[in-house]
Amino acid sequence: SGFLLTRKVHDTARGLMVNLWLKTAKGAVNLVIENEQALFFVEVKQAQQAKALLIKQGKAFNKITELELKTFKQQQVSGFYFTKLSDFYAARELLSSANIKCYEDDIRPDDRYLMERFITANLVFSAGKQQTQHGYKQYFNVKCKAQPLANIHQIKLTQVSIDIECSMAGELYSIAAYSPEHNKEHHKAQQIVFMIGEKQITELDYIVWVNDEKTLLTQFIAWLNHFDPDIIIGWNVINFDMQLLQKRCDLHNIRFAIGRDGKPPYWRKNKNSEQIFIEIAGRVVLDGIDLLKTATYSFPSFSLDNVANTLLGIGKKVEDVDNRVQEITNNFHHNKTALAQYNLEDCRLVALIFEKTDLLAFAMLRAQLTGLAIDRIGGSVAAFTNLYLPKLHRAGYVAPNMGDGESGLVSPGGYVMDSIPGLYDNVLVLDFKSLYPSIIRSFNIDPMGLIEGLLTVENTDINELKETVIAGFDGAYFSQDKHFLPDIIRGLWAERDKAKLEKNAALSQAIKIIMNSFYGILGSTGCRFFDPRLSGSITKRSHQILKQTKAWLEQQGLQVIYGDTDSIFVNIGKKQSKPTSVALGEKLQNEINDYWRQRLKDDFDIDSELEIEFETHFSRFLMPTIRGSEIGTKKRYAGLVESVNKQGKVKQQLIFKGLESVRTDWTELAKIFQRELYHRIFNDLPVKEYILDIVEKTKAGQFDGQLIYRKRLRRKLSHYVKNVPPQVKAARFADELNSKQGKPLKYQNRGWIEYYITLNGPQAKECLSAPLDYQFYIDRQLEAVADGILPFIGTSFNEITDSQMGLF
DNA sequence: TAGTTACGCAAGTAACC
DNA sequence: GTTACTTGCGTAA
Repeated sequence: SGFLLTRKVHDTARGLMVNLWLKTAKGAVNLVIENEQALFFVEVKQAQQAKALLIKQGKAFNKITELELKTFKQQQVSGFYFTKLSDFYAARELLSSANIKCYEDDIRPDDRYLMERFITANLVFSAGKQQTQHGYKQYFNVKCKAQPLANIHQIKLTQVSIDIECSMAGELYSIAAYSPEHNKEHHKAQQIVFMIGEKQITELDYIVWVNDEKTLLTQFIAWLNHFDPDIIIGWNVINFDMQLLQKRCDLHNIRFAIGRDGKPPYWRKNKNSEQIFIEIAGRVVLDGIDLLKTATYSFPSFSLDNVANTLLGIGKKVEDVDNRVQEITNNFHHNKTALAQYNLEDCRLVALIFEKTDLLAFAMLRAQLTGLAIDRIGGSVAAFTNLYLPKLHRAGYVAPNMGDGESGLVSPGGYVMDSIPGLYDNVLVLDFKSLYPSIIRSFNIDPMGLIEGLLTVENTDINELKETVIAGFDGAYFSQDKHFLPDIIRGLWAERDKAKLEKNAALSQAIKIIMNSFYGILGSTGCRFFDPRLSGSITKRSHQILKQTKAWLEQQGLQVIYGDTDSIFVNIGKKQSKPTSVALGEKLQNEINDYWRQRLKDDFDIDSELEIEFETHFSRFLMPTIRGSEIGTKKRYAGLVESVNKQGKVKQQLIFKGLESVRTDWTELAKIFQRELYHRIFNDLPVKEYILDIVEKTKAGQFDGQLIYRKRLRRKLSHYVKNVPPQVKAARFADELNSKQGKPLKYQNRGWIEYYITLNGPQAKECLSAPLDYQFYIDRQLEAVADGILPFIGTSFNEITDSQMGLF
């Protein structure tokens, strides 16, 4: 048994071959599976025509067989089988050009092989014969089956972090590699730096001196193969490090042979994007940036410095990028040991980030739960397909194609209540836990369930409907007993509860992401199961639940001041203490859950799996108005949470949602100002002196370092034509200057810009020439923040600053 | 090598007086 | 100079 590292399918002289690399307890092995066939389905009524066409055009196929399978439109299908991938592709193209629909013709045979056996990542195999190739066991006539999650003894994957240093033109200086627990008994990390240059006397025992770039590459390749990692990690490692290594190998006519089969990587490029993929036999490259994003980490900047800083608290100097390249080149010529240390440190930081966030465990668990390749980015639709398709086949259906679903309808998103603005004392927040997945479970929302439900409605007496179907929205009915998605989610939910109990944060997080994505894909036209009646039956039901819960609370005499998608904010008034507030929150939680249990039993004859939870008690809470209006905002609020720690001391925590202090495009000054101002007002402290002080100091230039705007340039600089926002003005101005000075242009192809507002308009941070426009900052940053809250204590920014003016 | 919709705000631009 | 509308960005859920 083992963990699946890589998969591949290709044509051989003998036919289709599926090739799997596995990590077993005894090391890596290669599995060869032959005699598999590529397959798609055609409706029986078109099968003869399709067959004739293939024969006429001389397209090869193995066999065509009528099957006990039907489409969602109840049409029986024939299977078209091919022994070669190239035949499969040729037939697919010919038939689709003749308007003959081929079902499931986008499923690759290797993926199909695995999913039909319910194999995700862990499998058990038996083999007819074996041989040793390149030092590895290779097995033939292999048969695989899934290894149940419960039986898995987690296999340890060996991992190495790599990083390269090079000149502006891409000539390599050095390559570093770091592996955290290579030698666990001695607690010694494996570390090595290959450096071009004369041997130097140094205490650093990990530097290998080489004569030139060619030797650098061959030595690194030899080292990597000898170290033999399962996983290669890095920062932007595929797009940058691996790709440059490949290019330099090509230049020197060296085979970049780092695969376990002794072959170079296979590179693939996405047609529509810049995304590049690497396939190495038996090894997986994982990029830290991509993986953090998949695990829903979010940082204002994903630079290694910033992420290491935030996650590890490692205070690395964040320098200017221009200077950094210069410094590297400078060090290469004059201080190679410094360069080596720098090079290795970046490897180490990446390894530490992976360790701290449990990223490898996260990636492995995601693969185990979804059947996605471990290095796959995104892939929500594919994950759903992997889990759903084999079940669908066993129920007698083939899957629809993309675009088959009911279109024209649009389904709404979450329901956001109009808010009641104000500065409140005790506010309770109640939250439906995983609301959309719980609706899927309770109401049996399911693609096949919709088909079966509609069939039932056609053939059933109206009085018996309630026992057989559950009504959805837009004419949808869902079968009471024929469905898969509710059980898939129930299974994941149980795994998540278990993970939480075991305090396995990586697993719990992985499961949550997958569960939530299942609603998303049902409403995505990029999914073969897309149908707005599915997504609409989820969201429209959620509207009803939220509105009815609000009405219920109001019947109890409580005031609901806001709610968004799955949350409800209740104002319980000044008189409550902390303990009575909490008691009331818990009471409401239980009563609402009881209420829905009864309602769903009465109205639908189903068991409610909805679960509201008392989540937060705000002792102070601000619901602001829309700027310059009396209407309450949505998605913007702040509150104060008080908790008592072990020593019996009250700890205060300020929560901001959507407001300036959580936005990356507001200045540091505005954020600090907002936090302090809200802190004071929530604690009934005076604010006038504080505000005047900040204004004066801003004018006096004491906060110049906190007046920087940071904003993303989401498009190419030349694509801003309809209007020219400040960040674009600053970028164009800066690049004109760069061009005049013969420096490389920085802002042409998306990215970030930091800029100030000066008396001469916006200017990028690095080419600031005009004086700062302090009045602008006071009006647009300080006043805007202050007037979000001051009206609620009966004053305003102007009133406070004008009173000061009057003194002179 | 396709998860979703809802929302607020600053600043720019066009149309108008 | 004012106002209505659009664009671009970042965010909540």
